[in-house]
Amino acid sequence: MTGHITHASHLSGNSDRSPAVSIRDVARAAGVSHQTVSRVINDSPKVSRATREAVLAAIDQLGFRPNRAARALAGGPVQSVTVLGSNTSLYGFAAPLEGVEEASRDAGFGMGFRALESLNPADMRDAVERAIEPAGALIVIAFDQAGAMALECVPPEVPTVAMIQAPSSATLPGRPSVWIDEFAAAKEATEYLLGLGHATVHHLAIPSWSAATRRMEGWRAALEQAAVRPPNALQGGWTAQSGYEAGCKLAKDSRVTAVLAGNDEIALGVMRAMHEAGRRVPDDISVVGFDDVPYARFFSPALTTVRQDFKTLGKVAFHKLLELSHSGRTAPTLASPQAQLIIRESAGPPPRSGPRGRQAIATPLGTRPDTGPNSHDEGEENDR
Amino acid sequence: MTGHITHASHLSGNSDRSPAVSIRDVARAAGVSHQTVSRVINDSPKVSRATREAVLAAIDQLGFRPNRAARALAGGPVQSVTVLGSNTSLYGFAAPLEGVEEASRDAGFGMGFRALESLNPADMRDAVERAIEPAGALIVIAFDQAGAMALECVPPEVPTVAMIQAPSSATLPGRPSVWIDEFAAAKEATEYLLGLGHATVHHLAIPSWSAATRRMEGWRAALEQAAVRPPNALQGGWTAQSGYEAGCKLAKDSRVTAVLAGNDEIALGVMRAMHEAGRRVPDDISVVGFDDVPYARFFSPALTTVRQDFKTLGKVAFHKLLELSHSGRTAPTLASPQAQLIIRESAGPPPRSGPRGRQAIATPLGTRPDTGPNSHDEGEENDR
DNA sequence: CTGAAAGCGCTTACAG
DNA sequence: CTGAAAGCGCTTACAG
Repeated sequence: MTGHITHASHLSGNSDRSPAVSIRDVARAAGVSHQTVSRVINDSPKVSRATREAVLAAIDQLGFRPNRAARALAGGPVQSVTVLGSNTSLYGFAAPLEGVEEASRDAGFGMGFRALESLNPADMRDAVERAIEPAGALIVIAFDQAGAMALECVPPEVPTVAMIQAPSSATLPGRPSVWIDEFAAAKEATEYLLGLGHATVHHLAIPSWSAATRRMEGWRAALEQAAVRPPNALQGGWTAQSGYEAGCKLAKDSRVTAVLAGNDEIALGVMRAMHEAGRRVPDDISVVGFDDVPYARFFSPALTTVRQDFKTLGKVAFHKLLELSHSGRTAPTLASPQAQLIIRESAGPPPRSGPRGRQAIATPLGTRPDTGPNSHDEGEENDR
Repeated sequence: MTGHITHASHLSGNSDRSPAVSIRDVARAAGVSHQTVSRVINDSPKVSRATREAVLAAIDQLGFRPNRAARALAGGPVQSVTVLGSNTSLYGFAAPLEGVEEASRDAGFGMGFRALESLNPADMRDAVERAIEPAGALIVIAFDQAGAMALECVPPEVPTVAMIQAPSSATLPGRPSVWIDEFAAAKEATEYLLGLGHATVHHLAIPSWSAATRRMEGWRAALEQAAVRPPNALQGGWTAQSGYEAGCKLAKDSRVTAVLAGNDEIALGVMRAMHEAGRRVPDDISVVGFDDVPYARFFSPALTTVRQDFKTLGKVAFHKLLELSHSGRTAPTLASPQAQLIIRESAGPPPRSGPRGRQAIATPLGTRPDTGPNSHDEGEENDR
């Protein structure tokens, strides 16, 4: 009646039709009991090769697909994850999500998503519970405070992997976690700027509730190694707006000639602020971003930035989760692909520190020159 | 019993503990049968006010939350959607997703996401089936070909709402669908450009497998109304890269002085191409985008563009789905919030058609001047 | 308006 | 290695 949508039928290119084929149909077709079918689809070792193959054949022929709800209800293995995160439109949040989606799809898992909107503890707990219920497993994007808070609300017995900002020093997280350690890349980017002749490099940090981010440490390390006293890092938000606001302040200080932005959107905001203030990038001021969003190379000037492979991070997180649910436990933490400095156009020598034109500069170790849109990317440019 | 050292762990500010409270627990607490509890949580009218309230109280006190898997198995109403789409990083795809997420959360629905990666028919059918299985209902982002193909694979009995490109002419879709009709805004944007003095306006279209998009029709209508013969619209992809490639061609033709890009990323690519070709925006060439991505106002020049409220579109899609599952059927189609021209800096008079400085121009009806980052947005700038 | 029954499709012990 | 049993938490008819 009415209302609800008990769907039935539809189905597959192959043979059958309607009401969906169940484990019992397969059993009948294969001449075994439905328990045996269950064993086969759960990779139980206690099935003879012969029966297994017969069952597999029947499954294939009938187009059987196990019912996730039933499996979950009966206490079967986790078959889906929900990703919990406070943002979807920021590249640094969307790209990992893509990675999780892809990996989960490959593994036959369902993937849900739930946004974190409130920092209120009660709401947070509620959001977490609602996220756990349908999936049984969680991946939380804990780059920001909301994510970190959510993580704390997750009961210990729920299989959970966190994506976090690289932990500074020895503060390893209690939960299985994955991250990209941008210490080296931040250091390299800063060294690159210093190598260009800048007296110092200012840092516009992304939000962090811990003392410092690894990228901040890398930045600081490079400065200290060069015997320059690190200026105060500016704390802001994640967005271009935030970078713009900070940039407006920075623009007034003629001593700042180089800024390492916490991400590409912030870098864009800074460049805009500089533009408005009449300071040219890179002639008057150099700007380096973080992330390498797909459109960063199309800025004018094309953005020099630290590429981070967030998609892979997402995949790693998922595989970590898989491991966690199979072997019960997993190494507590794990570092992911390295970040990588991509040199384009937004950084150059400081004003009147040398000739105006492009000057040859030693490319720092491990960097990869890439001068804008012409040089096609190696990767899959998801451009349909 | 013996040591109850079950220490705190998660869970609700309220009372209970562990193994999850079931419908039967609630029934016991309320002194009714579990069926009655079921009726209450399903808003059955056949429950007396008194019992309903007793049950509700018990639910509240125990912190009961119905088990989605069990409900689904037992043939209860749909409680989750999965969104099917080919992309996550494009704003035009990510923003609607956000809208769906929010609306589904408010409605107590779960939300899954599944990406479309292959255009191969068999893969497509498979992807659709996998998406249907766990949720029972679908929202497909059918702005592109992949989405459109997926839509065709969905069995008719599955509650489904499509987000589509505004259908041109009378080709209304067979499925319940939602869209943003950018005809008027595209026409307005084109008129704006024409009003600035451009002899014609070139259009760089987003991909479309139907004859023409509504925005293309709007563009064409404006030209025809001004008695100028529409140039061929250039067909490309969705990305900045694609805009860049087209822009490189356009840059060589000195007759093109104004281009209406299919989206903001394309516009960015075009601007980059012009920059490389030594053509200044907006002095030598005007560029107008589509979408108003959050960072468009931070470009230099800030991008004049047509804002589309994709998030609302997502919400509308979800509510449409809700309606579909409640009242069985729904109006076959529905148009969403209007698109709106946002005037910033990337368009101006054509070269030597007038004075070089800013000239006063009559603001077209319904437009909203917005000169870059300084003017804060009215909306919620999800900037934590 | 409210119980007792039966079953959704699966899985985990338990006997062979 | 393979069945028969019991049950996961809910819902939909079916009797009161």
